[in-house]
Amino acid sequence: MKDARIEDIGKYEGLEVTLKGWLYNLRSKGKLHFLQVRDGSGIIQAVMFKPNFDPEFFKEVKKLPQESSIIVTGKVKKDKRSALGYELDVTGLEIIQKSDQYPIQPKEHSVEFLLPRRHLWIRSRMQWAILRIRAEIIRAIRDYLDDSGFLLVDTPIFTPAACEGTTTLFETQYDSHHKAYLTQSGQLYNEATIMAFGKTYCFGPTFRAEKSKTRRHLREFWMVEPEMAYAHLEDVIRYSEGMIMAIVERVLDRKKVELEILERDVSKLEAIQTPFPRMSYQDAVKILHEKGVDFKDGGDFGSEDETILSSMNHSPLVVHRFPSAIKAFYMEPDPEDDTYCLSVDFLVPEGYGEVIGGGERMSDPDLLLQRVREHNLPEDAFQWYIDLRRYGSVPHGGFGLGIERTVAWMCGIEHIRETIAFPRMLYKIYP
RNA sequence: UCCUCUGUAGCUCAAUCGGUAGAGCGAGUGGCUGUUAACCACUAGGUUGGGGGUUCAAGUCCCUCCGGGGGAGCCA
Repeated sequence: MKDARIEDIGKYEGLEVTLKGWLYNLRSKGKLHFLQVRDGSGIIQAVMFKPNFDPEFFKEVKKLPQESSIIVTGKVKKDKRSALGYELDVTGLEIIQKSDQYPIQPKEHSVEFLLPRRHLWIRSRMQWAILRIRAEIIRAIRDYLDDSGFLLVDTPIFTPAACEGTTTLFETQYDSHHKAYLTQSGQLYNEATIMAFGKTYCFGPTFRAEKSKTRRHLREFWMVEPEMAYAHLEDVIRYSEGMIMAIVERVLDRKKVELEILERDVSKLEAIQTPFPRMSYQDAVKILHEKGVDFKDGGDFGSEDETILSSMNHSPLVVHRFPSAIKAFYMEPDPEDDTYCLSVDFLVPEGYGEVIGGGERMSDPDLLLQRVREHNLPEDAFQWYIDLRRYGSVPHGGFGLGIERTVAWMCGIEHIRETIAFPRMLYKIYP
């Protein structure tokens, strides 16, 4: 008898296998029990026929609560009536534990009810599908970068000072002499590692202590941040585009079952193609004004502006050369007009907003020092960063992609809180 | 901090003009050989978020506090 996983149950057609899992749902019809069994890799229907079992035991199974842990043995049969294509003709069933009455039913629940039960909620079909797509997206990103010659170099979570000074940071007491702040970005460190390795990326959690309470914000979220030496804005855009395409293609190719569970309109994803449409910040402002949007030139786009711009195309929209005033201090000025900088945002369709932000970094030490002072940043803390421009400075750039927003977009779900196993949100930290 | 919606059974929701609190799911008991959120019958389940007010009468109207959702601000 073979231990099998539901994921590749097709390989065992006609054979008797053992599945170790949990009872997802149970329907009973007189002499038949239909058990929906999940094992983490999928859900299969297991059928018990009364004459094959001890009558007392058969009765006991009918009363098994949802999520009871069970080990099921049976013969794998092809069956057109099953969504999976196969079902299990049960020959043996071992009850490992009878669950207590399980709070989450296979039906609609409110977020208020589900969020405090996130540790159980992740067992549900849709959550299972989302988190599997997330894992595939992460694999696609790492494969893409590894295959393109980027080296993974991890950057610290504890940082001595604000990466960019302005945003709200989570403060911790690091030791008796120092406070430390949870990182908002590994980028500044990436700028050091590229000078050692050429092309690098960091991949990890980042923290923002803003009081944002929207469907696009989490307090703890994951970012992948590639950075390249000897690179210009055009290289940044090219790799960003390549990475998004790699993600889209991989998910469409390997996550069909999950997309179907989520009822994702895949035609929206299939329509994405390179090159992505591009426009400068100034052109974007013109378009907003033509559409009658009350937008102040020089300001940052609000979520509604982003939605208007990004829904003009199937593919993500590349907006470049934002005003220096609304971007980070380290952005390289546009040689054509230094009120703008060589920055870029990727706005994805369907209202998911900015998924990538990046640009070319400043390479001149004097100008960088000037910017640090203009922004009232602690000069001492940035000494090492300025050093990078003193010892063999080169044009360089990179970008950051937010994992959760990307997952939400791929899955077509409303809120990014479902794209991570245990979301950290304002006023919510349980479980 | 502001705007807006919302709070009724374990869960998801209903309750007309202010007139005795209702259904489905879940739970319990029984039935059924192909169910797909199975179905059928019966049973239990309520301080309508808390406090105050108006009224003969409040789930419903008013005030207030608390909780929750969405958004704005904020957010490379």
